[in-house]
Amino acid sequence: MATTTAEGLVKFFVIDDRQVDDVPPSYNVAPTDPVPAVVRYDGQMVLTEFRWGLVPFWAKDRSIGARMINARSETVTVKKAFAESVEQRRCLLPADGFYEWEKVDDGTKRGRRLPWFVRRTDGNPMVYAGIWSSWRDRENDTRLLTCSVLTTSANEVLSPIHDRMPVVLEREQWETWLDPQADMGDVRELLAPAPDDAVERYRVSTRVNSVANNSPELLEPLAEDDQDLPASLVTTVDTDPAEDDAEQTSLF
DNA sequence: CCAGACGTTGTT
DNA sequence: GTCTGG
DNA sequence: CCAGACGTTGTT
DNA sequence: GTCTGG
Repeated sequence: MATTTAEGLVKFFVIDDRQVDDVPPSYNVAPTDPVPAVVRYDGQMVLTEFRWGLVPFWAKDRSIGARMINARSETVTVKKAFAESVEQRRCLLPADGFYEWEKVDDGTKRGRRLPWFVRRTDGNPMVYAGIWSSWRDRENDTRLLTCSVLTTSANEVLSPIHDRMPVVLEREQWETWLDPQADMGDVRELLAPAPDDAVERYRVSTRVNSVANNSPELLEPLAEDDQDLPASLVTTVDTDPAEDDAEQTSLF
């Protein structure tokens, strides 16, 4: 998953003492990396930063977090590791989009892993439904704030390559998701696959397969000749210069 | 998520 | 195959 | 009662 | 901390 927050989104946030450009962009976010997050604090939306991979408060050490990167929305309220967070500590996790790997059978054990980039069709950043937790590090008596992305079944855009996708919240849903007083029935209704026309995908280079690579070039569409897949599956990418400018200014 | 590593005591 | 590190 | 898990994705 | 399995 790639992350970086866009100006268009930040306008709607009240920023705490953290400056927007204190959160460095990442084009290849790995588990345990810091990610920007929005929580409700004093009734307002506040931009902060969490470590990706939820560490429950009862964990003996932080190592469990590297694998608690997602929480299934279908079961999140009944899983001990997540139940308290989804009821009391919901957050928004903004990003330009995410990578998803398509497994292609090439006769080897692992198979070929072909990465796609998925983003919104309307040019806005994606805002995932997230949950967070605060874990006390006994070694130095500090707090480690961590988060997970809720997942749901894939929509028609994703299902050819993967059966799951993150829960993408629309602007009118943010407030309910963040409201700790919200009715849990209303909250759970938000946990649905994104509408098919809200997202698009295009192939990117397998350079993204290594987290050592992390630069804006990772977001560049693979040339159609290199896509190695039927054209019918490939989103046509608008290379209009104005679009490029828009993407540039959206990053911080 | 992917890439890369994966192993030590005592030799039954 | 599974775990760890990034 | 205590011990052990507490998670997802994908299972090439 | 709390739940499940034994």
